[in-house]
Amino acid sequence: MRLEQGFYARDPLMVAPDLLNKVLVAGSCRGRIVEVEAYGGADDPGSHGYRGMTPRTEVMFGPPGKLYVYFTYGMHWCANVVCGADGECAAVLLRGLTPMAGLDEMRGRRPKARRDRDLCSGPAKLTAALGIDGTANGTDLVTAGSGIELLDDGIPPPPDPGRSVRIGLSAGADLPWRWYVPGCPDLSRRG
DNA sequence: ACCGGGATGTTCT
DNA sequence: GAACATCCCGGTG
Repeated sequence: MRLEQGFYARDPLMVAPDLLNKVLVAGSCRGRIVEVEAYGGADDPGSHGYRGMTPRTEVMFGPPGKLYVYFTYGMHWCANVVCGADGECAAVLLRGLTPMAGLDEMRGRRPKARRDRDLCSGPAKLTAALGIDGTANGTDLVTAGSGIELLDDGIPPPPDPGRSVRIGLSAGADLPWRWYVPGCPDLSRRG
């Protein structure tokens, strides 16, 4: 079943570990979430919203349950789930998926991926594999028919998830706000 | 396995 | 003008 508004309307540090083992659906592709990172607002120097709202981060400050997609390094898209209260800056970055369905389509969009574990094992890999780009920014995940959904298929989050500092940051690099499924082959890094 | 560098362009100072 | 929530390739050990 689709996740409801209440799931997202919480602190990102609570939402992030709860997203592990949930299912991301985009078109005919599906993947199980195995790695995430939490991002906050004025309290988090690693967040895009640290210095207040800008045109880019507007969605991050809006109502929970939407997708925040941003462009980085001149060529990559990354996708976040907006959470917290409306008006608050909070989101969870999706960093790794285990491919479940639509693998041929994913391979077509990521021709350089040698193995299936290379398809979605990184924040920009998974958006490429699932065909998510800037046009998906602001997509409502709670309402049906948007093309992108988050489902609970009955598999709970791991009882003892892996936890570490976030990856690729300079500011806010010390905060342990990354969670992952231990030992999963579809992580952006071994863990 | 690990490390270093290039690609590529938007965003904000 | 610098930084960037990354990825890929080619070097070396």
